[in-house]
Amino acid sequence: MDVKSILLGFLMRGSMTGYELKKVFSISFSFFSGLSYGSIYPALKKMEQEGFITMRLEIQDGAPNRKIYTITDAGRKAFTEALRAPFSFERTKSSFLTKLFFFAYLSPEERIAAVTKHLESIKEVHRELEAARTEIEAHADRYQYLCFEFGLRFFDALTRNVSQVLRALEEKHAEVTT
Amino acid sequence: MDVKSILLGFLMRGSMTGYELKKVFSISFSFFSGLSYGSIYPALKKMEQEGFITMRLEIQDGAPNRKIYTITDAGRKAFTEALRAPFSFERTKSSFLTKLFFFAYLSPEERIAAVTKHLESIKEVHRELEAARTEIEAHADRYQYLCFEFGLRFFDALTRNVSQVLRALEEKHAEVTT
DNA sequence: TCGATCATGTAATTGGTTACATGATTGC
DNA sequence: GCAATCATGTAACCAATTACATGATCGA
Repeated sequence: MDVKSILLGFLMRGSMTGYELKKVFSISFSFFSGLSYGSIYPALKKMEQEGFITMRLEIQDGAPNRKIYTITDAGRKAFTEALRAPFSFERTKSSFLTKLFFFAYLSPEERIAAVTKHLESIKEVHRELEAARTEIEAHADRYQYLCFEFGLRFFDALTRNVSQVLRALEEKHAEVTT
Repeated sequence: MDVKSILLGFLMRGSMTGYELKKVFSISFSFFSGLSYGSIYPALKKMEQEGFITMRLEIQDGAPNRKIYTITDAGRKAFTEALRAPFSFERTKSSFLTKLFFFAYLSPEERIAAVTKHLESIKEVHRELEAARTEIEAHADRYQYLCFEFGLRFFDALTRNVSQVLRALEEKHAEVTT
């Protein structure tokens, strides 16, 4: 699903500004995606032209004006169509795997350091996700909670997998240095 | 690592044409990446201008001419620098997770069908990877073999993870329909 | 007073993909 | 005769990031 469909998905629940959409997106998708204003605002503008959303300008006193976007029937239709569209499995471009592929060109120490660092950053994202638990439990619906659990298990598995690579590298290293 | 660094990585082993690079890339990276001529040829041309590779035109009789690219010292340096550069953990944009997030807008049957289909495509990629085993065992170095094993374990874990989502959906569905 | 939060947007650039264009040879 | 393999490339397009640009208010 593309940015537009995701934005429509959030607008299914209620009207929002671009700024607010960025926020809910960050909270909900932080651990597996990201979105910047540079793609949100142009997407909203275009969807308004296409008739998927309507805009109401709210003049605020002492604060910047806000553009509140509301989904239309055409927008709802476009969203559910996107949701029902078959999605092909996308191959994950992993810079970790790409580097591992060329590890022969690094020294044993560099190899171990690189994998250890990668492992740390995976654990860090795992911790971040775990830290969001209460927030998620309070606001997520059943399926969004399944996403959260999926994420936790995904990072658990990834940690185990990368650890195994690390162990293999350490074994080899020990073999050579002893 | 970007396309250029990957191409340089392959050229570290020996000189090749763009066509051959596409082939070795597809064999080695198929399960987690992809690369098209539309990015290979312009990248080679640019790297030649930058002095990372040199080109020798081979005139062939009865076959199209080939441009054989060879890595230079500057290219080797650029490659090892890219390999040593710290790489941040990239959040995997998963269209499966994105859809799951909005599953409330699908019917129970549609949810189960979508996840079942996704599970099938993961298993398919797993089979493809397993099918490449003999090819990989014959040509891969130690680290490339670790990539292969990482891939197998990754898809195993993914299969288990998505299966768990499916079971959760089926339980709920059974609860309602019985 | 300084940084965060609210709030919107554009321009330049990146890093690709897909489709198009060409054309000979080899094997079924 | 037709598909696949060899071999190179361009043009149009797409989706998104990053940096730039603006500016008020609020709390520590």
